[in-house]
Amino acid sequence: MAKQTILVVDDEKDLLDLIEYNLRKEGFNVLKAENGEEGIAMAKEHSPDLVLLDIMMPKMDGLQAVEVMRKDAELKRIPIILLTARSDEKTEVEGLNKGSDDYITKPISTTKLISRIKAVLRRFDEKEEATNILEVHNITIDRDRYIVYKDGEEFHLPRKEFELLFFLASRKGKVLDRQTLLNKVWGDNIYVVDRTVDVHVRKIREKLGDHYIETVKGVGYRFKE
Amino acid sequence: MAKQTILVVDDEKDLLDLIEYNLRKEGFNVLKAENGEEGIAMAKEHSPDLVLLDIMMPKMDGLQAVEVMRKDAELKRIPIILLTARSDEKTEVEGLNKGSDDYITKPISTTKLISRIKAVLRRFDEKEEATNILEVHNITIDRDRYIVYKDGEEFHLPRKEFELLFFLASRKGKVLDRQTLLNKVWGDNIYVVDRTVDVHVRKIREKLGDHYIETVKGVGYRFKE
DNA sequence: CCACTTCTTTAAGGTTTAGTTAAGAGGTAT
DNA sequence: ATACCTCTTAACTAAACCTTAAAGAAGTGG
Repeated sequence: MAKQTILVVDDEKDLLDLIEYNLRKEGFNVLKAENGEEGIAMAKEHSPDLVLLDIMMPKMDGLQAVEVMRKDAELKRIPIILLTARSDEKTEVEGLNKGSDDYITKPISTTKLISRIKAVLRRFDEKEEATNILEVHNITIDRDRYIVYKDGEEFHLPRKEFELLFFLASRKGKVLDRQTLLNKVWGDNIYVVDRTVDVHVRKIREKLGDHYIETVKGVGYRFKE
Repeated sequence: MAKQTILVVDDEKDLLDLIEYNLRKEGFNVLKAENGEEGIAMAKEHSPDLVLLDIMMPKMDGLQAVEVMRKDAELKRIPIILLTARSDEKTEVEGLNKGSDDYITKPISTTKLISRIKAVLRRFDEKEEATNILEVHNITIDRDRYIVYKDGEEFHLPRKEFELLFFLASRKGKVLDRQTLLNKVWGDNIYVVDRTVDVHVRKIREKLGDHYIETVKGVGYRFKE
């Protein structure tokens, strides 16, 4: 894996240097900023893999910065860890609510810092790579959630319908005969009458509308391109 | 990451040396002891990252050693893998009940040993490092204290229920099937019927209300987003 | 345009899956 | 030892889902 970049935002220069030193030793690239505004600007320019953000800073404090980042399309997916001097729960909770992914209380133990960073990155990676989402036409088929989104509305299809739709959509444009669909969606050695596919197609159409799955008479079905 | 230390406790010296050789080759530090008592003493002194413990030993056998370790404040967090000659289920189950994290049946395949060790360490690290407080909807799940807060009220869930809730909540939105839940919450090679998950879900719902965990029929469960 | 085939649609029955309750095995604390 | 907890399993109930059949609609080829 390529080196990951971490942006550290803190107004205490000594601490900044200390963190930088430790992160570099662990094989991260490090970017530094000394207040919220600068941090945001730098984040926009370099798209770091994670932002370490002090709460107490001049210009724009950490909590404000979190808010700004979470509302910015480019930045909202970047994980954030807050650094807080106060071990006061209210702040922590507020930070988590605003959208940070973790918080660490000062004074910072280096090992803890590193391990938290790695934990957040790992979790984030898992999320990214496991993602199983298909966007076609005006619908989104999310296989992690088993939900189909259309015009902001959620559709919860039963499993077979969902998987049939997902399979067709993942091969959009291609005509698939009933036997293939049965093998791929139902499983290889499962015996069901192929008319069953029709019924499921009907139910999908009933819920999402007729214009996604096309019938190719004598052959099978196709997800419209 | 710094080298991790593994304490191997077994009365067969040849096996001890063989395991030591293989673990060192994998980059672990290795400590050796030849019976339960010695093992405990050494664990106290060096705080290893994991203990590999033979069941059949003079002085103090493996199962007793597990018990002792699990009751000792310093030692109880250290993961344990049992080595057993008998492939007899009763012993395995007893070991897991007493608090070991995995067991391996002799004769030992080196690759298997290594991969089990790494699996246990990984699982353990994840637990240690991950964020311990989750804020979702109107509840706070605090894993440091094993308490769920809802509207200022405290709920003390039993361990499995808590871990299950925490795991689901930490991946909110994503549908997790029962097997995944069992692997992640119960452990990789612990065999319980998957209906057990349902009962735990029921208990969580009973305590916190129905609207956090959703059922996706035919697939699994999902923490509502 | 008729006959034939293939799809659509409905509804019913059967199957699968989850919910729920209860009970027993172990463990833990008093 | 007793009483309480927790976890797991089992068994029953309830509900959702899948499959089938069958009748009618829509295409297709002669």
